[in-house]
Amino acid sequence: MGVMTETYSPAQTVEMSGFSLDTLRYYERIGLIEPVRRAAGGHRRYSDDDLGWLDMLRCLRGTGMPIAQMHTFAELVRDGDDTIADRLALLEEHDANVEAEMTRLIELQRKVRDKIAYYRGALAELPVECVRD
Amino acid sequence: MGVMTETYSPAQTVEMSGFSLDTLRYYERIGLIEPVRRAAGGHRRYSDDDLGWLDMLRCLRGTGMPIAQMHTFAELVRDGDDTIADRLALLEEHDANVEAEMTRLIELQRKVRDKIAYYRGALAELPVECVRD
DNA sequence: GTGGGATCTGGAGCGCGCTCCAGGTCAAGC
DNA sequence: GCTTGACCTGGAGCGCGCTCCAGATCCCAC
Repeated sequence: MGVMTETYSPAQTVEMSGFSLDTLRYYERIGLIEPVRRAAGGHRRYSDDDLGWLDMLRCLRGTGMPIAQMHTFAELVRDGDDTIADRLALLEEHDANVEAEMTRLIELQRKVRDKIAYYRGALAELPVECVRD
Repeated sequence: MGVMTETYSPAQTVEMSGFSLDTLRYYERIGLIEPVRRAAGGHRRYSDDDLGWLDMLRCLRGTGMPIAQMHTFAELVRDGDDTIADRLALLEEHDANVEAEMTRLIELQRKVRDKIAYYRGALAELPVECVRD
């Protein structure tokens, strides 16, 4: 009795991965995902491995990695274990980019909040003529 | 002797605002910036006020506000002082969005770093066969 | 007054990342 | 068997935010 590997329909995969059906097919088309196993009739059956990889893509995409770079990463994964150092380097660089982006965001958010504070002040100062009754 | 208000050429404004020349003109075209004062020959002369507004746009745009919403904000500004509460509300909502975005980023960055840690481990475990000399 | 760089205008084009569509096939319930 | 809905493929379309281009004008230095 071999271990039965779970498989998932496209609809289930949409549900579980958070990607749209079109995006799943798109990613497969452009080679971000290896060709997905098919059931007899040609319908896709995603594996747990596929789901894991999709989760990886979600992390990378969700942190702003461009598709071209995800593609590079996918190729490294495909090329086997002796690309691990390269993958690590790529992820570390990405992590640095994310960090920089967050720093930038924090900086600008601070300025937005200054503006908010300014408007709060302005609002407190001039309601003299606003309420009439 | 009236106070001479400074004005800036397009090139200077590019330099100071961080927006490209094309973007400056684009923003003006779509109404994100009020029509900029012109010198005799038709060349733009940006004012300190313009610069201030551009800085505002840079904050909003840089924190991911869509142009449509910046447009809404610009209209509120144009409509005068009794829109201050609305502007405040808009900025506060935006601030909340930025906050949510940062939370999302932090969460995903954590996962990316987990992957990095995983690869570091993998790298430490299998270099047995890698170095041969 | 002439050359060369900055600027002007209106409009077309582009890069990214999907998203949608048409026209057909597959699969499960009645 | 038939219906209905999920799924298939290849390719076109789109929304956003710029970016580029052509052809003309302006302005400053020499």
